[in-house]
Amino acid sequence: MSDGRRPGSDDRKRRSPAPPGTHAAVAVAVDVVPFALREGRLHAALIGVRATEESRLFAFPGGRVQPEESLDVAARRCLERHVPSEGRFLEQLYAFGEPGRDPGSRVVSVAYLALLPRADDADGVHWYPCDDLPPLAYDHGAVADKALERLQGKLAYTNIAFGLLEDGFTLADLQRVYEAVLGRGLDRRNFRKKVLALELVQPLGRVRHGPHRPAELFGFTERALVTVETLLTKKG
Amino acid sequence: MSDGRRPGSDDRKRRSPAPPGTHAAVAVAVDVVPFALREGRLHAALIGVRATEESRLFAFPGGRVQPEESLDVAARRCLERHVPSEGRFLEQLYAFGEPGRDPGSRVVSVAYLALLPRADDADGVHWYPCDDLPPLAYDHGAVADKALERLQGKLAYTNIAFGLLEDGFTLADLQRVYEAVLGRGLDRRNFRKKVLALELVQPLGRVRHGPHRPAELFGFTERALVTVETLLTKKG
DNA sequence: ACAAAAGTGTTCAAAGTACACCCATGA
DNA sequence: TCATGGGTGTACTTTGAACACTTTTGT
Repeated sequence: MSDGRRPGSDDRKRRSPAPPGTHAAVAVAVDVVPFALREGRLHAALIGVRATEESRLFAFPGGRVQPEESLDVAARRCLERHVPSEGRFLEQLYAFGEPGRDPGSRVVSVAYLALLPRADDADGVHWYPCDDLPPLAYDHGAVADKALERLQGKLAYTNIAFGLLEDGFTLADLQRVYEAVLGRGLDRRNFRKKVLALELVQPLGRVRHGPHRPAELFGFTERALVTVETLLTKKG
Repeated sequence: MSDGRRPGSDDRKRRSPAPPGTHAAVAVAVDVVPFALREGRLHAALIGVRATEESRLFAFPGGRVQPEESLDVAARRCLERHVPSEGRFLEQLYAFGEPGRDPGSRVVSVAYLALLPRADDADGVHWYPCDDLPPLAYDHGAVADKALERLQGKLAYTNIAFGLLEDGFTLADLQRVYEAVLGRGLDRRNFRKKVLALELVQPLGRVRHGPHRPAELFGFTERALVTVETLLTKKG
């Protein structure tokens, strides 16, 4: 995640207009950063938004918060409208509210982090590797940075990885998830030792076959966010 | 921090009304949780709000976000309107947006954590010990919980304590801050060792006198938030 | 038989934890 | 001289980090 700037000129109205009969001084929206793994790399889902000029911009799925829905519900709605795969994890990230972040109208946006077990294709959804995102609209560069930072942080002391992986993975699969998100390699033996000692995962009693020794398959012990002692320091 | 519930009935309009001519579906406010130490205990600043019934409720300082101000600026404005002592630290906590959290109108409130070096008295401000808060309006019980949790967490791996202490403190003073916030005792020798090894503080070359051996005075090396290795695990 | 990934233990270094005594001063 | 809090060091335990070889299978 690099591009943290908001692009200069982008003057069309943002997503759904304000409800008729209102001229809200400050509107509330949610934006969801959906992460998933594809080909062993961490990707984020983006929606194309057409800038007035030639430039093509992308933004995370989002929209106005409806009068009767909570922020969490709004985030889930916006996620599911665009991204089919069921979200395993959804957590509030940060509220972005600089005047001018959304040119032309004042919008405070509450950003969410979503984790999906797969990066399924769908109409209008574009999956990009997190380390090579296209130009982003609004302040979504900063949103992306915050999301990755949060995910990396929680990887070290929670079981958050369950959001990115279906049960029936090998320990090597799990390690690859960690390595993809953190962007660095981990020692296989130490990683296995810690993950097993913390009882983060449990063996399913099945194996996966391939042109090599079969690998034992595991599932997460708990599929809600759990804080553990310390899973990672510098190597894991 | 205990009371996490929002009280049942509280039907007057909240703080400043919506700007004239608007019926905003969702309004945006900020709420600031100001923490400071008083007599060695962590206190929070609250404003009395008069419930329609007999019950007296309290709420954290807050207010609507103005069209041209950022969330951070709105938070600082609301803090300074009520609490005189200059805030050393102000950080966004979480956005609370359940429908019904503010009876009668839909308000999404972005909560902030503020740290002050002193708990100065001022008109309308009431300082309460964090472990003995009065009944709180809205969902401010949950806000208080989140604020304390954040402060306790960051104490363990940042220099956030600078927000609660003026330069010219003894290491014993600093340790008392940690103990007050965490609610548990720390080993003096190990605490000194870590704080000094991390160069969190630096000696000022002055001492404080009392009916005992003089104590060396210290100041924070850095007065912006800095992340350090690991300051606390179980004892510090 | 070979390639490819799975699985496993030990050693060393660093950090955390527990703990007790002397010091300097003001009253 | 005594009461009060300030200041210091060491031994032990736990945790982290580095590291290489054997196993099992499919082709």
